[in-house]
Amino acid sequence: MLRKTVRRYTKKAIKELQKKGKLPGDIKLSGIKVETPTRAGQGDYSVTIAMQIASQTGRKPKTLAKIIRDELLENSAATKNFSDINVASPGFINFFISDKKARSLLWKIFSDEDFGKVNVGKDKKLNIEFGSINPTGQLHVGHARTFFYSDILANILEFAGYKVTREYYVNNARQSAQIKELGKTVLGNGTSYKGPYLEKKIKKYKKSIKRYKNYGPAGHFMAGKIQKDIETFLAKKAGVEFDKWFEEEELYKKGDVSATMRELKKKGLVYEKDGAIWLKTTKYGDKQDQVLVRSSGENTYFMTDIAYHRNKAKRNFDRLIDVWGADHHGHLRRMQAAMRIFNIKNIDILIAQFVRLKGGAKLSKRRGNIVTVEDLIDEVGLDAARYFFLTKSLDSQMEFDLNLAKQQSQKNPVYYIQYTHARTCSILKKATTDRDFKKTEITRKDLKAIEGEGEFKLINKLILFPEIIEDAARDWQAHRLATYLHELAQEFNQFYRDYRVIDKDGFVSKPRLALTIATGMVINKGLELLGIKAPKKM
RNA sequence: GUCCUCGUAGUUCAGUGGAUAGAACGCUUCCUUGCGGAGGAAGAGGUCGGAGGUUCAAAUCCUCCCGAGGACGCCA
Repeated sequence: MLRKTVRRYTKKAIKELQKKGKLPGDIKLSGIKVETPTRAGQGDYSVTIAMQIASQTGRKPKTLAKIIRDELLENSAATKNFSDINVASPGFINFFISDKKARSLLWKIFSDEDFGKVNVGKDKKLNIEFGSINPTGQLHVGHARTFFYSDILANILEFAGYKVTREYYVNNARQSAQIKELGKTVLGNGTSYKGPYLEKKIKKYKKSIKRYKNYGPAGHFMAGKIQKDIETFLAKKAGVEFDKWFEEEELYKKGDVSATMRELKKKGLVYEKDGAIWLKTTKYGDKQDQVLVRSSGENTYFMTDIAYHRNKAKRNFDRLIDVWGADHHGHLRRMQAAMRIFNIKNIDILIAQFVRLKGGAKLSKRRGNIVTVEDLIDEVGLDAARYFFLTKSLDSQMEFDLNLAKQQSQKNPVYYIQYTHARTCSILKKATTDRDFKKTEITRKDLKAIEGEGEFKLINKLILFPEIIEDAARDWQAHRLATYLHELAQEFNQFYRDYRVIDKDGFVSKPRLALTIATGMVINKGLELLGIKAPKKM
């Protein structure tokens, strides 16, 4: 909660020193970095600026740190909030939050239902498109990663002040290759996407299928049924909801595809070769030019995807995020080229790296015996499944071991966090029912009784929550929240061991109950963002 | 071959250029006349793939090498 404050104080101190001539006026401050040390004795916040500017001034970092520290001590607001401002080798300036300030921060947390909410998004409109799986079969475990991670990232971005639209691009155009391929199988002339699931579907819609003669319409029909299954599954079982389902078909119906082609031609970036129509993506950083229209007359996926992204860009979002599966990796460069052509700059494409089964076999949707997301949820439960994917960074390949996941579901860290939440609730319940205590009886003054080291340690952990949200939202690293919640739970359990909230005689310690409630609130909010239940009883 | 991503404890993974590299699981001990023991304490376990370089400071940035996976199609 005080990171910005520390930055402000430091900046002010440096400016003062420059005014006084104690520091040269022309030093370059490339942002004052404020860190949160992990080790005891290194303070609650730490500033490294002295080491960064040392070479510019020709003085020792430690000497500079001392000069800055002395100036900081001149600031009465700083000395009020921080009981100590230290210099440590080789030039760290460490800030220690005063007990008084810590108590008042706890009061803020305790009385703020929305604690943790920040505004890095500044109400900007953000579109995050993810999933967008071809409606040709069930979702497999690899997809789960994209869905869960993106969904949670979207939650965090929303909490961090963005106006978020979650969008799903439905690849259902009749003229697209995969839909025709699906149609071929549906009409009994192919084997693509075939497996127990599709076979069952074909059986179920036997009568309707008879109406179709061509692959396109037949595929489109089946894709619609499969898409329905996907949507139902996501909403009902996976806890993933979208604000907008954007259909590829629309791009044709509304003329986006033809308009895009016209624009590209106007720019002189289109040419014909071997009967196909090509786009000069090499002029915009691609390794080779790409086909827009095949010699057969069919549009490529790339063609419609450009039209789709132009459509998104025109819908007045300040920021676009795409989350793609690793199988679309090769598509990245050409897409970036296309975005450059249309001067679309506010887009970022995240790639969710492959999920591999233990033993090395890649999960394949072309095979019948896939491990579906549904299998996973049935096996380990939704909470553990979501958490499983959230503890890993998106851009590192991960190994998926169903047996391990199953075995660990009973000792998964997610239960530890939930257990801790339940524990806070149980303590509160005991105080309110057995002792007839009311939460509203706790006043700001009561917090003065907080004295213990372990109590302050817990407060220090709690106050990091908004900063975690801020960092996760800024870098699109949702998994940091999972790590934080686990640490917070650990801190609380240590506090719980050392300090009694309700003592043997039934006396309720108001400040400790406030700490307990505040912890429960933060964990509850954190789990809500992760889309994981925060049970009061387990 | 070219281009991406990755290489951290036995295993699965964290680690915004900062201080003595962390967690979970597994392993070895220990703690309960306790507000939830689904807990807590202690310990073993690391040349952060290797070699150079940049920097006051490198697991983190750059180059090369080794290794793993992926993408390089008029598939998506």
